Amino acid sequence: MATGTKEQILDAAERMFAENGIHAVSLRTIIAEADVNLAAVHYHFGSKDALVEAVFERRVGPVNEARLAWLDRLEAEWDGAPPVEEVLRAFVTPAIQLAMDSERGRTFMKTCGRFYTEAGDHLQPIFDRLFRKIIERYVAAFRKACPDLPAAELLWRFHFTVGVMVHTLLDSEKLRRISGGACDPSDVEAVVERMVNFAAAGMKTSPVTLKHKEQAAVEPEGIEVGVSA
Amino acid sequence: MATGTKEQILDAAERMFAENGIHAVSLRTIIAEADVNLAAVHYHFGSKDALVEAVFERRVGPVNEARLAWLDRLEAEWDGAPPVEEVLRAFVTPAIQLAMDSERGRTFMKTCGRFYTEAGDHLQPIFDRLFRKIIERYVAAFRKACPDLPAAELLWRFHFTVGVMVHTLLDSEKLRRISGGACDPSDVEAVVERMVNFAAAGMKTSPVTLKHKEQAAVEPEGIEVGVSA
DNA sequence: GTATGATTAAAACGTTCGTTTGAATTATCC
DNA sequence: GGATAATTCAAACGAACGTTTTAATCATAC
Repeated sequence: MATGTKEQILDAAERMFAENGIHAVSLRTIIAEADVNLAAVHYHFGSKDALVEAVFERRVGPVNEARLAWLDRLEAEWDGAPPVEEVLRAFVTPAIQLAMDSERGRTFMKTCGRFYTEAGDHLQPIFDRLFRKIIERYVAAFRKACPDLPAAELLWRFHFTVGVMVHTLLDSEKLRRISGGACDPSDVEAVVERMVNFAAAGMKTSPVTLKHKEQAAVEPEGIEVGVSA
Repeated sequence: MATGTKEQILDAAERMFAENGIHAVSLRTIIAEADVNLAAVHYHFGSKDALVEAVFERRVGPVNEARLAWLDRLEAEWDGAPPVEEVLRAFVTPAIQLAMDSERGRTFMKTCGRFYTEAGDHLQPIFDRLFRKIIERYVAAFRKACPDLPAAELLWRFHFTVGVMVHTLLDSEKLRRISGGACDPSDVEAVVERMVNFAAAGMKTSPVTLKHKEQAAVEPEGIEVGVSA
């Protein structure tokens, strides 16, 4: 740690964002924690917003690259169509590993949650850029793993799965408290297996028949995974 | 609407919090939106923090009361042990209904997410007070519905279910965008049924046996997620 | 050793924040 | 209608914010 001013600022910002939220943390708090000068922030990053982006990208980039690489390996091994459990594992593990393995990662995941809810419009394009490919690839993989699922249903279930993961990343310490220690969020492998087990069951269950519309109105080809602009 | 100054402030604050986050919204923004005087906030609530609490409690209280009443009804009807699907429906529907039914509710759910991630320590006791009974009652109900599940496993799955719900409440508009309109988050009944279907499958699946070796078919080749110094 | 560019330091900039004040206004009751 | 309380108003408070500026320091080349 403390290799350079820039990293010190990133580390301190990550820590403070996680603890108190983005808008609640001032640059002065960060530079005090990082033990650097105030102007160094603007010298190295340009603005507070740019610093926020940098904190975000530093961790999310590698996680998503790991996800894609893992999916590559899977598709090579399973002849292009790995089963749901494997796809889920590939999707979930890199994030959980980052979240749980190190103290650093754990605090970052809280920060990640801050971004998700606190981030104004200016972070949305960055979010899209970082996740667009992930969504495309994984939706496609899930589609191959669950070929009988209507397209909309599959997207909903992917959505649910993301919810399971995000909530686990953000708030599992609360579960430890509630369970009186019986549930241990720091056991990465166990958490991953539980999540994969849970989500895979949800993915594979037969869809409910909805008396509503929306059902047949969906064409598998009409799904555009892409995002704004 | 606009019955009194107090409600005007609550409404405006709820709206602005949802759009921009709690810390990012100033009292002056709120009072401009509410078309009241700045001092009215402190006159009616005492401080900004107190206003935040008031915004939160106004909506969460009724939702949780509805949850408890619903569970009462269920247990009366099913002789004390309603099936998982019913318990899930009782847990999920009140929140989803509030979230999706009215424009007001939709914006509040975003605010609710802000609380969840933005709220500092001072909101934690309120959170606990409002949700303690809910957690107790519903965990007990799930335990009766899934008697063969180990206690920790059940808590994990409840945790996952909350994740499914929270994420659906908070971020389903993104799903609409990604799906190109194929997924419609405003169809309350359909969303509820999909969620119940998904979560029930996860709840009912047989637990994995965790053997800490030889588990994954594909072992990650030491993915580096950029944390370790 | 000194010149040059990169980095850090200290101080101040103007703005906006949450909060307070005291008077003006409005509602309520006798 | 006048007294009394409740509410609203405009104005200002000090503090903290992000940012900028200017000078000092450091590293590294010649």
